[in-house]
Amino acid sequence: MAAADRPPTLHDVARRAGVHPATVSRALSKPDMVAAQTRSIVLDAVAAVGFVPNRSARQLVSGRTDAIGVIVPDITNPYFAAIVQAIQGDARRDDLAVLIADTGADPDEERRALATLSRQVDGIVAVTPITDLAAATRPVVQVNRQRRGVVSVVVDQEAIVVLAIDHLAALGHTAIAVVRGPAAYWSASRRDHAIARLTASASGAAVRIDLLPPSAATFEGGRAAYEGVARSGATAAVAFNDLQAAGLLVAAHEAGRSVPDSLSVVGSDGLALATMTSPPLTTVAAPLEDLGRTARQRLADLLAQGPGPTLTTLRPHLVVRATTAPPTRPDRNRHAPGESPT
Amino acid sequence: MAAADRPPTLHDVARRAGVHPATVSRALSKPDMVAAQTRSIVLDAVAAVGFVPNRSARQLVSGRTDAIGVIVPDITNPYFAAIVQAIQGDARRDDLAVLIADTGADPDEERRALATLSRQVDGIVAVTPITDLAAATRPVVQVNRQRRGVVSVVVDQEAIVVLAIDHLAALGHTAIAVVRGPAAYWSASRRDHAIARLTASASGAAVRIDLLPPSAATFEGGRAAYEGVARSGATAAVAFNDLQAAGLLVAAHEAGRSVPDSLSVVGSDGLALATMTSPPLTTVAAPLEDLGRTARQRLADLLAQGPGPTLTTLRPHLVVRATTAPPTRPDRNRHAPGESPT
DNA sequence: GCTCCCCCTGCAAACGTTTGCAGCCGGGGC
DNA sequence: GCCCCGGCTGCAAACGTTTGCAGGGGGAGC
Repeated sequence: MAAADRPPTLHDVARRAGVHPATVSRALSKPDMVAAQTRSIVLDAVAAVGFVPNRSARQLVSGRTDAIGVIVPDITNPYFAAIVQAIQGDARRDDLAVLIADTGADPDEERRALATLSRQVDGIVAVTPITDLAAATRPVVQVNRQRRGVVSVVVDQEAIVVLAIDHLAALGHTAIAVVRGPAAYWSASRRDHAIARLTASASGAAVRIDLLPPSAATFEGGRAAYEGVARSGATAAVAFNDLQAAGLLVAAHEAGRSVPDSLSVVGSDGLALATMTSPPLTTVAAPLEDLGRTARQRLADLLAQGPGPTLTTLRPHLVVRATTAPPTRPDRNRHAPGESPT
Repeated sequence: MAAADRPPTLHDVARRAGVHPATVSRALSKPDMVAAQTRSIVLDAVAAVGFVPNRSARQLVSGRTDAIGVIVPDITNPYFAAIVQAIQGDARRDDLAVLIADTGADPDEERRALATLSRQVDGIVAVTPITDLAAATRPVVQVNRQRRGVVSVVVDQEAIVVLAIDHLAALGHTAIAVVRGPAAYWSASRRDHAIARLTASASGAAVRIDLLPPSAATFEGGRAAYEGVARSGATAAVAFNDLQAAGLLVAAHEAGRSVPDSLSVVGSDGLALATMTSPPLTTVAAPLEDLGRTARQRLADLLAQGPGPTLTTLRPHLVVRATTAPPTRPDRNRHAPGESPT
């Protein structure tokens, strides 16, 4: 048969199957509305002509787009990239298109992205710590930020600090410096609270925690934060994330302070980067893939059934590598270069 | 006026402006087909009711989607993420949606993505070293792979090796190990050729180049490659990319070989990672943002005017940091170099 | 002053689905 | 044996644009 020049339509299939186009449509999208026999005839015809529904036409009448949008502040940051990857993988499996918007963490841009995407997708997952959701006209699930009325998927920030502090305490550290994240971050404020609670508790009383001023959640931020760590006299530091931790590591190295012998460092996020530092970074890994998949799932639920449980909290886990060790006495002879570690 | 519950359509605007819907359509998409006065009336009405064209309807009749697709093997790799970011930024400016597909470097998945995206976008940029473009039914521009018949944007692989080797040679190195990338990569084979050419040339004759077997373009790949570097007796190594270089760095450290004193290392890509290694990595930076923007531009040209110039080659540049220095001679009497390299 | 043309605008037909409605047919209850 | 009901399928009206075609009006050329 001479195949038409244009892609086959519902009508082509219908003609071949000897049914009405509407029946073809139903056989595909509401299978149990059509008799089994008819359905199989239709399906054969669909396969025979290689029919694939036209998305625009479907969208136009149904209003659905079969697409979701993802908003991130910086796709170049592996933390966000990993989440996007997970969302994308699952979405592809369901034949959902994924539109992406990188906002550079600019609030205006975020608003614009929210508005633009709203008109092109069924729903949006916003993976960004600071968002004004007002511009959205579609369901949104937010990752790593909790707010009343919006369904969100977050990682347990309290668990992060507990995991880090407990690990350090178990090693024998009694003076721990915590470098804080940018004040605007939801996660940063949660951690501050967690620390406050911890300090007040019995187990927390055993260690002295020095809360350092907020530093950028970047390599440079960590580098700059080292001075505060040094000044605090702590034998261990917990960074806001792995990037910061990496910065801390090189700053310590440059200052001639060896890790983990003279200073223990624990990061947070569990990026690939953490395996590449030297020494490899002990870190509290966030369940990045799970975060993405869950967010995607919550969005699907939200679209299908309307608002459901509004908060999902995922647990991080500790990955012990080589930047943490029992403290050594803070004696003054830190000038001794000594042999190479290991 | 009571705004309708649904978003305003062309008809709403037309009614308000006292013209025919077709005129509104033209005023928006082909402005010079309508009289200036009419146009301004229409535009006022558009603004007044807050009209935004319905993309599905537009798509359905025009066939255009105002979207482009981007295919990457691994969005988690900052190299690809940076390119995506650049594409996305420019596209957003032109009100183009960006669909993303992460294939995990799986050829089947690539084919599938190509086919799926083809039905949802106007054109595709494929940022992946190994692609079978047959499944695409839309214009494609390919990044970092050159092939007859497809318009591609690449970075000058020969320049990369020349930049690296020349830098090392200028420092005084005469034995250089270069660790190769995976054989399937276009860029890897281009570099092999470039090295062959270089070796044959006059300037290349001054240095001995040890071509190491292909290693994965990863941190682990680099780490594993160190043994070969050591065995080669070279005083400098050039890695296939920054990830490899980072691996090389820690392997060298673990082997007790200091960088750059005893071994110089140069990477390639210019990722943020390169600033975080210790010491900070000297690397040949690829113009990542430019790569993305150019690819996007070529795609736009391709869509607007059909096949144009088929190959665009972008130049990398050397970023000297702290992993390269003049060679020392461990077996001989060490002469202190009186001058510092520039 | 008339004609011819060119701008501009209106008209209506697509584009390919989905979906409410109605009709047909067969079976089961009485 | 009749009626009613329910399961399937056909019918046609949307959905909101774009665009070829035609027509009207005004200006310029003669």
